[in-house]
Amino acid sequence: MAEALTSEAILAATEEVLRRYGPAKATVVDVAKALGVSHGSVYRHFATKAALREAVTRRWLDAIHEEMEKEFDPTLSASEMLRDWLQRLFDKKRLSHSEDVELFTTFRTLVGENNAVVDYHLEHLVGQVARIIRVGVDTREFVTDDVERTAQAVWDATQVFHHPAHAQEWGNPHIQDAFDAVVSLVVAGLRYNRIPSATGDA
Amino acid sequence: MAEALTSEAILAATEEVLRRYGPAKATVVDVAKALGVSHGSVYRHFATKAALREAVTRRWLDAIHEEMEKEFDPTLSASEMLRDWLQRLFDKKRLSHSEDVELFTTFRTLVGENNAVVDYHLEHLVGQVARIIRVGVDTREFVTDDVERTAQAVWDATQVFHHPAHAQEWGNPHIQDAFDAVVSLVVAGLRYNRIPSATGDA
DNA sequence: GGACTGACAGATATTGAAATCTGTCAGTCC
DNA sequence: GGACTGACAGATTTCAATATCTGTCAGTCC
Repeated sequence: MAEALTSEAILAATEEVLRRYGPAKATVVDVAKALGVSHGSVYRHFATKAALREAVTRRWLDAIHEEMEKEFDPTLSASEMLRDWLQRLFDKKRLSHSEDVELFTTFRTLVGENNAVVDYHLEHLVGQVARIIRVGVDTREFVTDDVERTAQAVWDATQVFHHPAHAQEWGNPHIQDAFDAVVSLVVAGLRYNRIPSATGDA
Repeated sequence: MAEALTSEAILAATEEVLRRYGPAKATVVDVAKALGVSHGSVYRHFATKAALREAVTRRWLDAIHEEMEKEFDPTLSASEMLRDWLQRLFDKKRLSHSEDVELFTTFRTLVGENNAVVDYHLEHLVGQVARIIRVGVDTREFVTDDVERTAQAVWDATQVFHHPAHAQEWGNPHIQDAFDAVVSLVVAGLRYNRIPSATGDA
């Protein structure tokens, strides 16, 4: 009966099971049950439970990347673009934390495990920040002698608003105000920011 | 025999027990045993185990406050003062994380519980940042229309370097470089930072 | 013959009975 | 008479037996 079991179907079912039971309770057997197959079949597509969990997370993160990219508005100034980008990322994280608690918890667990998927996610996002900063440098709006390093600094300075460890603070009613204050400070810094490079500069 | 049992002696013993067994294993009975008294006596000085744990943490945090204040160098410019202050705080946190793992874990637990002692700690430290910023504003080195709010923003932007949730990242060899980059960005921001106030401004 | 099953070994999680801990307080001791 | 003890009730933790889960693979079934 029915079509062959695909990796995609397994991922969708896993996401559903994760949402229902949470990362601590969700088992491979549950996923197989949801699909009406034996759990051995799942192992035909994913070598280990960890690999499966990782694939789900990657799918989820890829969706975020795509949205972040898609919603880019190139008519804005670099400052506005950066502020908008950070705001959108913050909104997305906040939303998925309140709406998708279980998946978010899975994600947090993976961050804690210092997983490769997370590294890739971070690199990708910091890369997007770098792109915006490069625009700002080109238009003389921002000053910096090391775009990559500055992008990382912007990322680090805004950790409270996207690192899952701070998720509980996102419910605070003053959080948007704190966000605005930090972003303003950072954007002001980009307007004249000569970070002495790690190896020293002339 | 010997002197009467003092709160101070109990706190010292508790700290020792916490260091030896860690917050998960340390019991009030252990503390009493270390002091050679019955655990009922400990309850004469501290109403609950939580109150005892809180008092130890407060003692520990007070020591940090005092040191931070003591090492203040008033001959520096505001930028240098801020950079120095943040660096000293970071060094202290990093050190106590690597040397005093058990106490640090207790502290992290309390932060997670969103305890009042922690609020007091944060307010105190953000207050010190505000003081430095005020110096900068007075000397025309910094520009801001809301010192308190900006101090909080500086604090939030440097969370990665003092929030215990990020402690595992402090072992990374590039962390000092990341710290320098963020602090430079923040200090640059303070030189010309007009945060639109929450209620809007002209 | 390739997708799938299901029984299996070892690893991990659950459970409930026993042990320990927290917090109280009547009573001891200087 | 005030600092301290120690036995106690209820809450929490530990531990070991039991159940479930992960990952493998020989075998079934279109």
